[in-house]
Amino acid sequence: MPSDDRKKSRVTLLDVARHANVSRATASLVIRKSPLVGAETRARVEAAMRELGYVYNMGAARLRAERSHTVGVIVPNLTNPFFAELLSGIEAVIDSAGMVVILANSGDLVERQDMVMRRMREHGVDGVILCPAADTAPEFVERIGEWNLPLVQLLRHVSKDVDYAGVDYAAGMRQAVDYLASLGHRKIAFAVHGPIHSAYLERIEGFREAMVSRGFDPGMIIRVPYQTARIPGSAHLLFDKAEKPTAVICFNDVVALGLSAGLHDLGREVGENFSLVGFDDVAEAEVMRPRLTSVSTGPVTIGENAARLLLDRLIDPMLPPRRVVKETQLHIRQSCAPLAVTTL
Amino acid sequence: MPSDDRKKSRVTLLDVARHANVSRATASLVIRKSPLVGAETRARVEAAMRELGYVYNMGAARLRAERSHTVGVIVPNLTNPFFAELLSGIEAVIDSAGMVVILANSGDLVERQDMVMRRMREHGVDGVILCPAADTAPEFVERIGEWNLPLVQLLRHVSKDVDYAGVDYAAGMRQAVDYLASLGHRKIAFAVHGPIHSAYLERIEGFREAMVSRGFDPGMIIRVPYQTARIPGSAHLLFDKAEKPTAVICFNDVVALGLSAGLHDLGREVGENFSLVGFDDVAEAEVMRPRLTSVSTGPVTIGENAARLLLDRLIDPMLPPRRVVKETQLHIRQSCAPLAVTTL
DNA sequence: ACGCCCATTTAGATCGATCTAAAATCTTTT
DNA sequence: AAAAGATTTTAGATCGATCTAAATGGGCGT
Repeated sequence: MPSDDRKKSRVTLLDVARHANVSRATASLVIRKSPLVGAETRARVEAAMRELGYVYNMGAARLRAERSHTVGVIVPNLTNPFFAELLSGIEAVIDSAGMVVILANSGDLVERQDMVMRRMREHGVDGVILCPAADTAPEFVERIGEWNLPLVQLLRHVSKDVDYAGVDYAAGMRQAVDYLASLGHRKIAFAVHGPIHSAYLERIEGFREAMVSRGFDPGMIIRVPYQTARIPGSAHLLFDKAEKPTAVICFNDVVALGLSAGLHDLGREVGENFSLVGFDDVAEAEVMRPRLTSVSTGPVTIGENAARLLLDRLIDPMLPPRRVVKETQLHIRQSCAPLAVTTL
Repeated sequence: MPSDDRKKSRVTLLDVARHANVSRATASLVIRKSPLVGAETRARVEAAMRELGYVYNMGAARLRAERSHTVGVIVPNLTNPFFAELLSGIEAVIDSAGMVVILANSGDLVERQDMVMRRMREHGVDGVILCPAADTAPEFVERIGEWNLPLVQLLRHVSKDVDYAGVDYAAGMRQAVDYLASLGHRKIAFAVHGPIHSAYLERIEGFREAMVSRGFDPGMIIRVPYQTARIPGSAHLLFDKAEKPTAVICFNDVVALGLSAGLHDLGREVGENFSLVGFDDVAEAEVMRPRLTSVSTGPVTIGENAARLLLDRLIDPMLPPRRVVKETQLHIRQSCAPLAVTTL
């Protein structure tokens, strides 16, 4: 009984059809839930499929029908929990549309992104959700459109003419600045890191605008290391210049966690004599001490938005380009204090 | 110029062949890098492919060749950073073998797992890497083998007869207990959470064994909530019983972060008058204060192991079942203190 | 009984690659 | 120069579905 029917190839639609005394074409109609087949016939075919243990061969279907029920998702970094949540949202929506996601990691490198993109085409994905690697040329994204391959840009955009799902970073920065200003802070630093892309620039620009619109100095921007473990050790950068900040806004929560630890090491009491606000509002924000005040971006929702954008475009490829940018929300916890207390 | 050649279908191998003045068969051989074709011919065909912008149609190839260059990866939870890292390792190895990963989320639900598994079969994956949902029956996993679908179990195992890539959880628990014992602790609690599966049981069993082998009471096991945000509030559970622990080992770092915060809230000084060791050694361990002492499991490596196991089996399906369990390593930082100090 | 219309069902071509087995070409040997 | 052998190339069948266009069968009006 071990390798009994090892030779016998898989059950095909033709087998099902024969077993149910119908033609291949009718069996095909049953699978696709066509209203054309009679109720009795349908039942017979369905029974046959069950009895024979038939498994639909998507590959064969795709060849003829030009739909693979597959979408490609390309992210620059799987390790970052933020992308994991994003992916979770994408997967959920794609899955509920009866499709599957093919995952790839560009490592934020344009050459790898080229490779990966080609691979996706070879696999005949119906569409792609792409978080473009830093330094991606607009032509790259536009060329994909010329291939008639539906695409949505995720989090970062390089072309105005292609769908985009992201976050209103500028507004998020404004919320952070406004909040700190309401606590009396005027000397606010911005701690950034990582590769430079649209989301990076939007945040910087949002910070600048919010600061100058209040007459604050927007020049206190420091760059911390990309490697998580080295962030705490770079907290001193905040105080290296002549002008010392009383608060810092962080590029994301990874930076926030790191600086929070680093400030602690420098003897600063975050939430008492120094204020810190994060960005992304990851789950850890709630379990650190002091609890992290953070601008929430909601990665799962963003992923869902992106997936829905793509699904819509699959239905109607002629839709004009759309952008859905999610509003951020400031989640106030305990990492900020009024300036009065600070100077006390 | 917009919808100019919209009708014209994709460039096919036949087009390439014609353009290079060879037959379809020869062109096919060139693609597959067969040594049969002459150098001059090969160059001509390759030039033709480049000129026409040919894209390989994996779907068509698969239909004939019974290989999809695709592997399915099913995880119970994408949101958990641990799985994200795991996935990163898998993706890297699979990608470098020229294959792609199809991703799915079972939500730790066996019914969804059934669905997802069927979907994978329909898409004709060459093999599957599965982290079985809690309560998965051994038959489920064994049936997959009967379908001649190569499978490797990830992190959790439900059948001895199927490849497995995971971690030596029991040894990890021993390392944690040994370390705490060396600091003089005898009353050690174990804080667990989440669904129950082999990895869960192995950890519990490892803890028990390590404790009884030293003559310590292995009964101080507490269950904290699964939801991250509610873990800090459950720290009091550690002290609800008559016997109070002086140290706690955590099921994973999510629990560790949460309890660390909760203990702080209760006025305990972790790393001074209470000791805590985590499990997994995630990146955050380095940026929390006190720095978290944690048993490192190395998710990226585990993912790589799993992928390699699958790749090997793809080459030789008749290989006997193998298990590669990674050794853990205790990463000592600052969250534990000698008992002497505690009682001082 | 006949033609007509509706609802079902079907044969056969098709998608774009791979595979087999044989043919064509080029070398070498005798 | 022919035979044998090695190297390249190729025609045509094939994988398992979908699609088109046509066939089948029943019910109904006249």
